[in-house]
Amino acid sequence: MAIAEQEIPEKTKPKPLPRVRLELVDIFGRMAQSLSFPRSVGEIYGLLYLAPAPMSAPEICEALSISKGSVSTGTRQLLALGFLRKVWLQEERKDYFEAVLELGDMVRTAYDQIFKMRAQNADRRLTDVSETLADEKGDLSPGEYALIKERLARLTKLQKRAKQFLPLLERLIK
Amino acid sequence: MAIAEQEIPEKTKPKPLPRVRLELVDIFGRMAQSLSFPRSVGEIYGLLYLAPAPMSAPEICEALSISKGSVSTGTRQLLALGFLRKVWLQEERKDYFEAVLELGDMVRTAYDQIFKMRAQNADRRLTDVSETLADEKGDLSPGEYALIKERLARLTKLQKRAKQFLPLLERLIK
DNA sequence: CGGTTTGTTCAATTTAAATTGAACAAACTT
DNA sequence: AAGTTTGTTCAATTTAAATTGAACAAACCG
Repeated sequence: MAIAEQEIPEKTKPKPLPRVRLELVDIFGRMAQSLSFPRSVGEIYGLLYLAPAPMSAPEICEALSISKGSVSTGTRQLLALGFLRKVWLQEERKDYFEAVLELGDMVRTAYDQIFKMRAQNADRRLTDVSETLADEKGDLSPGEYALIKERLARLTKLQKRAKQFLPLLERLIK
Repeated sequence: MAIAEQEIPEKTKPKPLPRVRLELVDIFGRMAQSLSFPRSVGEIYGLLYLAPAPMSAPEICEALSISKGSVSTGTRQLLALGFLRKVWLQEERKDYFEAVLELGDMVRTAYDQIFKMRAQNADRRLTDVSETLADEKGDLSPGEYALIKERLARLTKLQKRAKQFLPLLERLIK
């Protein structure tokens, strides 16, 4: 039986990606995972990194076969980290995205957002513990108290060293 | 109704941990998670960091209320990373563990094990992609080929910079 | 206006990882 | 030898996170 020719609507253009691009998508996907980001986030960046032109959300959706939702949240994260730029193309209504290629800058951004916050947190938590120790002084044997005090002091010292170290690292990165 | 006094076997000694120690367990647990290690691994280290004496696996089990299995695999990982030491206590049959307090050294170890391996992998993968590009040269428009080539070159350059940077970082840490 | 496209949000689902607990082996005790 | 205790391994379960897809809002079009 003969099958009627489907009439193909104009938008059936999405040509498949070249292998190079697929490979880079995969690489960035894995890299993202190993840095504990969602794989999809890495894939989006990998896709855009080798894109000849900015891409719209629906195009990204299609190219990576992931859902609208994932593209929406993924691009939001990447924008926040400075890995992507929004581009308004001609009179189009859609948002277009392009990769920020200056990875050095991005590392710095990520550094600011992640490490500094962590350092702060660690700071706060450590002083909390020291307070708890003070509260409990009465309940502990003198020996145990001394031991714990010494070890917490060690941690505090280490943390201070780390703090001094961070700006240095920062300068190196820039 | 009167309840018969349970006769308590001799081993009912496990006194509860002081709050300080519980807090540090929690802190290290969270820290481990944020570095994408299992929380239990961090908890074990946190427990031992403030322990007045080396602890056996069953004691760790009990103190953290986690399973034998988790303790076994957790201590294995920590030993491998150099965060714990095994201690043979007197004539005891059990293994005892104590925390390695020199965190600086451990950072170095972790650095060696994790970052260097990653650098290598990234290296290999990137050259693979470049090969793919060479294979595909014929299938791509000259414009797209040039664009992709340029961007891959960028990545390679970045990677080289990162590589030069690592030994420097290493020296700083030591 | 009703219809289409784009993009966000969130509850439901899927997927991946950690944790448990049971089965086992090894080292000792009585 | 039979019975404990310790520690490992691995299949089953639990838990946490990512992903989907459906419901919705906003911007445009005829």
